[in-house]
Amino acid sequence: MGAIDKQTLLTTHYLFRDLDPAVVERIAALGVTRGLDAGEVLFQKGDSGDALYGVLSGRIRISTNTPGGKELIFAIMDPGEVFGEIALLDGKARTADASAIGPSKLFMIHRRDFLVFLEREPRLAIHLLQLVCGRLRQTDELVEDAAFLALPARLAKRLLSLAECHGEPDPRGVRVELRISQNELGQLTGTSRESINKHLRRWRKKGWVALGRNRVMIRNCEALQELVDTELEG
Amino acid sequence: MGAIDKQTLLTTHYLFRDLDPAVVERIAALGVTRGLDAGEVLFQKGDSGDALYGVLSGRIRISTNTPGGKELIFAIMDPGEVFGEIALLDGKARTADASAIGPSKLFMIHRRDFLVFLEREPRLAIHLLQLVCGRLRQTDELVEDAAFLALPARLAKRLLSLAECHGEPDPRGVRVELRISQNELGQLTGTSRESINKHLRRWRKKGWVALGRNRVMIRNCEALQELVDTELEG
DNA sequence: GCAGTTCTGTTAACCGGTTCACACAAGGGC
DNA sequence: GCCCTTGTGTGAACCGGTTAACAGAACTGC
Repeated sequence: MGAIDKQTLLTTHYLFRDLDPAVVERIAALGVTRGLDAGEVLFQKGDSGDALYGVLSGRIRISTNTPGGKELIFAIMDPGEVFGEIALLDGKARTADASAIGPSKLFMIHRRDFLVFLEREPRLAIHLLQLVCGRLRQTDELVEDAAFLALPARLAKRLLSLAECHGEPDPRGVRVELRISQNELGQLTGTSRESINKHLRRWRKKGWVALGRNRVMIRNCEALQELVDTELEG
Repeated sequence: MGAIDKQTLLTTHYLFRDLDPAVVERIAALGVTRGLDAGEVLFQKGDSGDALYGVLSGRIRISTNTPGGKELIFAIMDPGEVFGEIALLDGKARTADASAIGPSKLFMIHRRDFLVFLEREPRLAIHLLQLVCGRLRQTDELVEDAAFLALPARLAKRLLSLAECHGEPDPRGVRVELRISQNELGQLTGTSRESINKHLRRWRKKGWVALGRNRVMIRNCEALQELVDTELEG
């Protein structure tokens, strides 16, 4: 679902699309395609960041975990998205783990190659700045949500944002089907699977969602959105 | 305490210090000094970001609040620190409020002036990238902490990091005195003042801290650090 | 110095999430 | 098809933070 090729990534993604075609061609030449099996680990927190990645197909989970066994999912990267820029840029350790959710293909460009372009292409630096700023905005919002929103609103918000990025619109129309387990939803919202289950069941009773194994079908986006909005005001 | 001047900021801060002296001089000429009274609001979440700021004296609180009246403090900026870069760079709305904690003086450079340098000084862009990456690392850590650490560990961690930045070493040596209210500690950790008070009292009983009005004296950094470490493992 | 405000200290009731413990359903591999 | 793994459904006990409600201390303004 949604697989793209190297050319599409380089001409579509914000980071590259305004660059001189000759430069894009050189980047395409330097970049390597890499395949990952389901569950395969791309890098781990603490590794030195020596490459930038773009997702061509599959899905990559960006996460961390405690020695105690808890896991937190920061983001799920879909085809067309670029990640790994922080450690690449400052040369320090990776801030999270990256692993393939299913079999995946990545476009990969090494640090030393990338930095050459960065020095010569002011536009690339500016775009990269915007990319990182966007990330920072997202992350700031996560911090806010964790502090201001109770679990139901946090979960509703997450479901809605997942629906935007990863949702497959139901053939019949308005509904959106998410392929995600309740356990993963717990890791995305920082709570236990049981709590997620409790709220989803409650919402199922109201007809807002339908549930299946590794499936959440959203049947009433407005209700979920309203839940988020009212919580922000109260 | 700790006030600096324009020249010191421009020659000391990572963002500017490697630039051509002639460029630094031009930036110094374009930059304006602005004073703020205690409590005065510099900008609010949603404002368009038209300037970059550096703290010359005083302290600036970066925060957000809900319509419901809760407030979350993202950071407290001390003399020598630069802030306001996100909205400046992407031209979108400010992500948080900024207000002076006490009477403060800022160095301020307008967006249009700054962007001129940004286009012509690749090194400035690279430095700015590193600055934003550093912010992103900090914020990622905040998200992790919120998900993995219970209140005691979160509070201990915050106290220790405040001690590094804002602490005034006690004349007698090892101890560090923080000028902060328990209410603000609550806003920094995303919890209520009462909970903060409960844990601080507990720690006072153990001799790890001493308390006063708008004061927390840390008397045993190691104990607090160990509390953080053991919680990460458990 | 007096009044008002801002902090800290402290308690009890409540609520929501966690943990632990299962039963059961649905795929996957062979 | 059958076993094994993985995921959902569900309840009870527990625990920690919140809310609400005060008392008193410490500063601020005038």
